[in-house]
Amino acid sequence: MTFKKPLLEPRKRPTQSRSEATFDAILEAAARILESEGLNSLNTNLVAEKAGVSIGTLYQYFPTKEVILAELSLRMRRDLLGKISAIIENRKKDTLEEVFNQLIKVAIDRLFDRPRLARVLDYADAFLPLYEEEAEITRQFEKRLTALLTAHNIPNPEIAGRDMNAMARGMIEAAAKAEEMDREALGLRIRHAMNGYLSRPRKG
Amino acid sequence: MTFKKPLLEPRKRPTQSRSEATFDAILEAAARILESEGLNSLNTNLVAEKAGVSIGTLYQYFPTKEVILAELSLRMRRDLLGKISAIIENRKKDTLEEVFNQLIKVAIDRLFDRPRLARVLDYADAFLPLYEEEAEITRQFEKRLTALLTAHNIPNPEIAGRDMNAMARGMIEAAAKAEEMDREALGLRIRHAMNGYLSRPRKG
Amino acid sequence: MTFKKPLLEPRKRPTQSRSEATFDAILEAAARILESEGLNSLNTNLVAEKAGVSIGTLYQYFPTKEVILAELSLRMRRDLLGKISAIIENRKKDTLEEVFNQLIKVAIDRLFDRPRLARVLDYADAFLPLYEEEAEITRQFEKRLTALLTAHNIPNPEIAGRDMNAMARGMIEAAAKAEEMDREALGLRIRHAMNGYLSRPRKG
Amino acid sequence: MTFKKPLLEPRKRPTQSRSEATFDAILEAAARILESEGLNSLNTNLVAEKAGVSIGTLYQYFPTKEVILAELSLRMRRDLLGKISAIIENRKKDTLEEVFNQLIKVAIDRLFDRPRLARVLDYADAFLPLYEEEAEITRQFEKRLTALLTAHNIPNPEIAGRDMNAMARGMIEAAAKAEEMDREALGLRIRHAMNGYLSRPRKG
DNA sequence: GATGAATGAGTCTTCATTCAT
DNA sequence: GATGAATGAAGACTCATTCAT
Repeated sequence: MTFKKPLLEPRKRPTQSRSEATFDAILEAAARILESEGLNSLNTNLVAEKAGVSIGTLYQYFPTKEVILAELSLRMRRDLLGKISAIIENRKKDTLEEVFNQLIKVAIDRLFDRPRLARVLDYADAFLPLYEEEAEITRQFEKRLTALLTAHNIPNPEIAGRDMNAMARGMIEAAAKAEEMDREALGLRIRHAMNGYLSRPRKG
Repeated sequence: MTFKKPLLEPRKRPTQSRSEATFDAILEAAARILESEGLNSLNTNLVAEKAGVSIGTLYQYFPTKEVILAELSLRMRRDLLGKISAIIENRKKDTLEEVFNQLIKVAIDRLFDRPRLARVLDYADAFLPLYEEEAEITRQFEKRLTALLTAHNIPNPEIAGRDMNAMARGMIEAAAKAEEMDREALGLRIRHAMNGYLSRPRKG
Repeated sequence: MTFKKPLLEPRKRPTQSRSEATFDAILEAAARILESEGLNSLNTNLVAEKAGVSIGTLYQYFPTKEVILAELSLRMRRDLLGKISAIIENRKKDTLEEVFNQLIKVAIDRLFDRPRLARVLDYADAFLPLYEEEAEITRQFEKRLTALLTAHNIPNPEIAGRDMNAMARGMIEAAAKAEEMDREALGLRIRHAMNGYLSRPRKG
Repeated sequence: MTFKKPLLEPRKRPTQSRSEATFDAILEAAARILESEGLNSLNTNLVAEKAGVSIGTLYQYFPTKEVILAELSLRMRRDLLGKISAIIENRKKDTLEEVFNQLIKVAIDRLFDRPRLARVLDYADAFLPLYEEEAEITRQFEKRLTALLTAHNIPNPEIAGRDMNAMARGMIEAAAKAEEMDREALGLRIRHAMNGYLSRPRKG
């Protein structure tokens, strides 16, 4: 009769350990479904079932199906940004190559960990309204990357950042899809591509 | 998204021009919906409506919803492969750089044309069973790319092909998403990345 | 994912006789449920079942449950206003008493016809957003009643109209609830109450 | 709205003042929800929240949701009957008009106090099984009204009582809905209607 | 061939109620 | 006694697909 507003947040964040286990179980169940079946097969009944909770319980924590996706996506990004921030902060004295070395390692590990999940969430983000915190995290990431490149005198740092991010992500995803195992070798190839990219003759 | 009868083909391929117009109208309507709303919002009733035909007519041409997607995906790939094949065939004498130059141009044009559509179909392909002809086209493409690289003495040509394809695709998509307009500049950046990649010190 | 706007109208009004029968069957089924079970028991599955159609069919015609209620309510009001308008128009030369005589007759007939239905819809109107056409019909009714009273020099015609309407309605409902059968006698009592009301000493 | 166990009573009547406060808080929260949102939006979780108690506590006092409604309804009726009984008892020597004067005043005050609440409870009573005590109170009220009218030689006293009750109630509700403020004027109009009603030529 | 009314399995979501802590 | 996490039956609504006209 009345319209609920789209809540951008879980209905309640768990405070006790029982709740927390339930909350996490729901997210993990959703993640597994996304990995094996994709977005289209994600339905709340299935999530609840795989999480071993009742459908009612699921809705105590998540007001809509989308919030589950948003929370999952948020966690992944938060996790990545945390690691990347740490690398950039701790390695300010290092050469750009060394910093990239680290960043690529982290990115490979993250995407190899659950490549299909990353892919689905990435797709979902494109068609779902981005939740504010998530958008913020994305902006932060871009800002830091730009700052890093600027500090190393890379021209057009925004575009360069975007390009290298896209490049790395594309190669990692393709490798993961092809079930390539050797992360070292992959990292090496990415670094070469990046070096080539960075050493390009400056436009004017 | 799961199949009842895995009919790999439209019920009938249009032979007369009136039919053909209907057939195409349905595909185009589906494409537009995918671009603006994404996979989740693609439904046959809406497609029929936007195509200006009745739902009954739609089902005369396409036995299931998935076949619409498959046909759309197939057309895109067939289109791209056709162009790429032509380039590779016609430029056998050219330097690798010149061939790549052309390939990148084609890829940029294709993806800039309907970037969201390309993205959605790509995602759909990952979770839908690939139709035989489509899988075949993909294999063909990979084979030709490998052959090209082999002919130019690139080591690990399969992997290199995959990497460069992924790299280019990632950069183009990111640029399209950011609504970058200058295709020339984008092509240049991709070429530099590729050159860097190819000039990497050989492993051993 | 996206929010549907509250449609104030049936999704489609029937044009062919098959549709019309379905449309009416749904409304009639809803009316019967409201009469026997009340608003709380009105659910779309039950309505569809009693109407002998599938749930899908119901939703082809009515986008939400509320629209069924609104349409029912609208029909009742439209029906009553039509009759009342005719009386007021055709009896302009008559005494007020004679006009009231007629109006009371119509009101009794309407409310005795389906008293519980009238009651439920009245209640629903109080808590549901009034649909524009319905609000308009109500305003029309009040306007005409006021005009009638004004033409007969009744002071405070708006208030008098409201009072007499409420009075009549209250008495008719109570009589219907008590299963009183003699409509003549009831009409007589209402007329006396109204005469008493109208013959009151004017304030000042 | 259907009953599992037709417990006609709250689980426990509060004896200590702390309990009583909780009991009352629950009822008051329910009343406020009924006023602002109507029957459909009354749900136990919301009641508990607005009452500032846990859902568990609510169920310690009220075994089902219906009992909350029943208790609320009962209180209102008990309250009114008490006042009306007192008037009838204390004014046995007065003229009928004077007694009515008082009764109307009380009725107006009651209904103007919380008109929407009165309306909702009235509606609920029509579709909920009447709890025995409440039915008894209603019978008592009718009996006393009939006795009063009989004592004053009004013919058909049951029907007359019903009519006048309905009339008054209808007018008061309509006035409350229209947010009429002047209770004196309203009372006067009701009295005139009643006088007209009572002074009607006797049938035969 | 085309139409569009009809179907019903499938999903999302709510809310009365229970019960372990 | 109080709490609030958990339950699951029930109800709103969608959409792929069929089939009578």
